[in-house]
Amino acid sequence: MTLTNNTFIGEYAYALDSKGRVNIPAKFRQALSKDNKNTFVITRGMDSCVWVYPLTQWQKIETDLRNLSSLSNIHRAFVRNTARYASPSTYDKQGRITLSPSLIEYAGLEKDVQIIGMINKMEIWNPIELNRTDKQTVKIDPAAYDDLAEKINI
Amino acid sequence: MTLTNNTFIGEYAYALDSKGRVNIPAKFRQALSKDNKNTFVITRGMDSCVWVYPLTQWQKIETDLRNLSSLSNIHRAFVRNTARYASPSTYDKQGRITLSPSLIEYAGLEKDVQIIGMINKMEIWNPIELNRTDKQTVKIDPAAYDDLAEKINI
DNA sequence: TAACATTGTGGGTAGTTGTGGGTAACTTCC
DNA sequence: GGAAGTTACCCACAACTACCCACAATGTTA
Repeated sequence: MTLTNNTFIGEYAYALDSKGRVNIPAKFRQALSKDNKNTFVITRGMDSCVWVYPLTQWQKIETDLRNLSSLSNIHRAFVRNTARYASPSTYDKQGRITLSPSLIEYAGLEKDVQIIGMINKMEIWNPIELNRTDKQTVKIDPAAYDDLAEKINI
Repeated sequence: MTLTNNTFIGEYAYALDSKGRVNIPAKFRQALSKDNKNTFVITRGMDSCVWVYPLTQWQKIETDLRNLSSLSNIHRAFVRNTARYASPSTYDKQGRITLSPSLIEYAGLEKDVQIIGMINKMEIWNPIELNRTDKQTVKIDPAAYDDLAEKINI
């Protein structure tokens, strides 16, 4: 069963093997449109996790970045930080991508990892770290959170 | 007799089998429009129950989520919490969907389950839990009911 | 009331999916 | 130019899932 193109939902538990490979959930691979050429762009997430974009989605981001002027300090820093850690990765015949040691270290990944569908991308987490972030996040601003839920009419 | 498209009312008692499958009431299936492709998206409810959306209904939510930027802490958390527990499920030839062990645990489902039409989605409950929630809710705030009365001309 | 159709429940099986490891090609460094 | 290390591709297996068939219970029609 195929859902909306290039849209990812759900949560999956996988293992990082000794070569730094993780499986991309079969449902996510099926959701990919052809023009992604079995390729993702992986980079540092804003929380301590890895972000995995389908190629075409990443290209949209590149377009947006292109439009930011380097005259602005903030823009310059943002473009730099976004671009520098990103790298493309094509999945193998078994549906796995390889994560660089530097990314694995950044996200604090160990053997067990949790993969989360984030609509236009996916996140790879160390389950322990995810749990910790969860608890903190809820506290941040419950009112703003409820506000969102109401707007989106879940 | 066909009801309004994609609208669910009524209450049904079913059994969860050993493989985690539940029947979707025949009337609910008949109410589904074709573009749902016999597929639902199931996720955690706000009470301890499972929410079941018709595919097209869920896609509206996806569109809203897609417009939230991951640069905002709150938005990111909201997308994550909404998307991560959701998963698509196409019903089989007998009209059943499969619930994941994690969802079954979340809603505390056992053998007997209660399925309730909630207009734009349905809820799956453990009857005992449903009963308990019922009793608590009524007590909460009679004034809130008066408030609603103005919005809805029942 | 009998025959039939529909609906809900149970279980078997073939195909898919996740994981581990092997080998060949390529890169890098001496 | 050769050796060591790294990367990418391939094969194999075990676990799981989705699909299929069968049957019982209920409802419907003649």
